[in-house]
Amino acid sequence: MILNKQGQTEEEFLAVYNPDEFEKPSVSVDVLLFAIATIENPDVRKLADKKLQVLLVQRDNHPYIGQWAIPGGFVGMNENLNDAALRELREETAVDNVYIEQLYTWGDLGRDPRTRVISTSYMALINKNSCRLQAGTDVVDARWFDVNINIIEEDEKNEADSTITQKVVELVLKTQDITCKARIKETITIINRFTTSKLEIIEQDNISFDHAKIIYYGLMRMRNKIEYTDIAFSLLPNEFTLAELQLVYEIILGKTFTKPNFQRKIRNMVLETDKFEGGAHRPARLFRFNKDWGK
Amino acid sequence: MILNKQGQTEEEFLAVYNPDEFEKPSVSVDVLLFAIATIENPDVRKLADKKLQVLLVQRDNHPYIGQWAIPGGFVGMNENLNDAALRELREETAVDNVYIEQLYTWGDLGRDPRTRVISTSYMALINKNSCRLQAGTDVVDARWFDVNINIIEEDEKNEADSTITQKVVELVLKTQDITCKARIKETITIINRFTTSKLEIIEQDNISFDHAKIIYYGLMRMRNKIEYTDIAFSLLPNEFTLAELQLVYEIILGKTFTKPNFQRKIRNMVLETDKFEGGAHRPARLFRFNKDWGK
DNA sequence: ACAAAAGTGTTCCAAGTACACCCATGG
DNA sequence: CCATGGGTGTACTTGGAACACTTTTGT
Repeated sequence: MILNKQGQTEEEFLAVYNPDEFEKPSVSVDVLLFAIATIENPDVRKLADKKLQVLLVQRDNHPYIGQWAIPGGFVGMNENLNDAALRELREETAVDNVYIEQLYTWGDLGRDPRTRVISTSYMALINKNSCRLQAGTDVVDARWFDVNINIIEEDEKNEADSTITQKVVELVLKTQDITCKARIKETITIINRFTTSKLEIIEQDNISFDHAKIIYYGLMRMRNKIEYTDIAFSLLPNEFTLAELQLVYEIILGKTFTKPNFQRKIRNMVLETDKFEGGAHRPARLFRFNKDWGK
Repeated sequence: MILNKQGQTEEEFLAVYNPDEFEKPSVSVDVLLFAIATIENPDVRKLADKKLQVLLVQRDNHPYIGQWAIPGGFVGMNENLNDAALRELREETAVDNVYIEQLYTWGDLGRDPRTRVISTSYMALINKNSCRLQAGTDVVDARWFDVNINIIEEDEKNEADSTITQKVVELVLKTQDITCKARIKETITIINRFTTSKLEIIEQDNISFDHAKIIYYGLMRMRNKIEYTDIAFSLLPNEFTLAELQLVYEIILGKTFTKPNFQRKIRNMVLETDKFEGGAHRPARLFRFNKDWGK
């Protein structure tokens, strides 16, 4: 039986431990929900287009009342943090299959005008066909917003042992009738051999809290991870054509590939099926994910 | 002036907002501090060896009294989360240069027997020569532990549309006279095209809370990031020989390279100096980090 | 027949891997 | 002079990038 400096056993210590001795911040989780929307082309002879979308909910109370926010809420005292994220996800959509990962924990002072809130953000990637929005279960209005990012300005200060890169990007989120906008400044500083990076919102419109930063951070994470993981497949149905897969890569990376190069890039990650999907032209072979691609 | 459903303006709402309506978890930060130790070889003709080390502190109160833990503490109500991590770092070491990044936020119930604690872990990489331990400023005893991981067991269940990989690893942390051990089970599940992974501690000795999991998670993050970032250089002084750099890569990745292949791998990341470091043999050229390697 | 999309082949270059080899130093 | 480590060259393979080309379909 080990005693502490106050001469208490562990049982005694725990019995008198007062968790409320110090003031505590509030803790919330936010779930960034991304999906790919398929936009059928009116001209049947042309291929359907795709867009990246994010799910936002409209705030029905102060602060930022009427503006749009990433779905989220406070963490219950008796639920795991990850479970809180899954709960938030299920409150928005009835999903059978999801990819979900923890993104980042945001803990700056003043990010919420109500009180000190530390918020852990998660990112979920879903296939829009295999899920439906929980229509009006809550009072909240949830909508899918098309995601666009434009680089506004890029600037680099290069000195002998430091490089400071600043980039201003504009994040534009749109539904048919609603637009949210934000300008975010990303600063990457290399001093000697140490790199640090920072995100700041320099202006925003119709989007709540620091959520523009979170969305941008999620987009960058996707962009990184699509290069060395299989997250792209979470955004597609079980079976897909190579053209669809290519579009997903192009949308997330914001660049285009040529067909042969792309197909060799992802060759090992897919398996042929003997099914075909007929368009107005030569039918495309359907492929499925090869879970053993890494071996 | 927008009113909410209760007819309040934003000012009115904020004035009556009660952050303590619901019980809140405690929030802490932990800072995993890694460094490379140089172990001079008694035989002057042989090269100095290197080891990866992690800094742990001895707990001086319940729970886990006397056992070892990652340095950390509760987040102040008036400090940013990142600042809290930097404060914890400075409480342990006087460092001029560090690489620090947020790792993960751990929020399972029961991870701390005192109360519900959600903990954000950071990972810092330092060069041991350019910092000194804050000797006895606090009552806490801090020590550098050699880090070793051994794979105990690896098992894969492969079915048509799922693969479950389970790996049991043993984490051994050692100083001259202290040893901490833990066995961790890592489960990676691929069902259809969705991957999830999970860490569990299956047994532990002399190491507190779920900290073994955090250390293992940090090691895996380093292993990933050393492949596509320049974090290795944070662990070395400004000028270093290629053999030193190679050892750092080998220690973190747990595998060896041949000299010519390694040198081509990192060719673009380093710049020659005209300095040499004389050993008992042909002097080795010193190199420095090339901050423009990515361009 | 032709537009639109599916799908293949060829060449070039960069990077990883596996070798074999020479150079410099001090004990 | 030789053990030990520093440093270089060559050949093979793999994966990405650029480009030109054939095939299949519905309208």
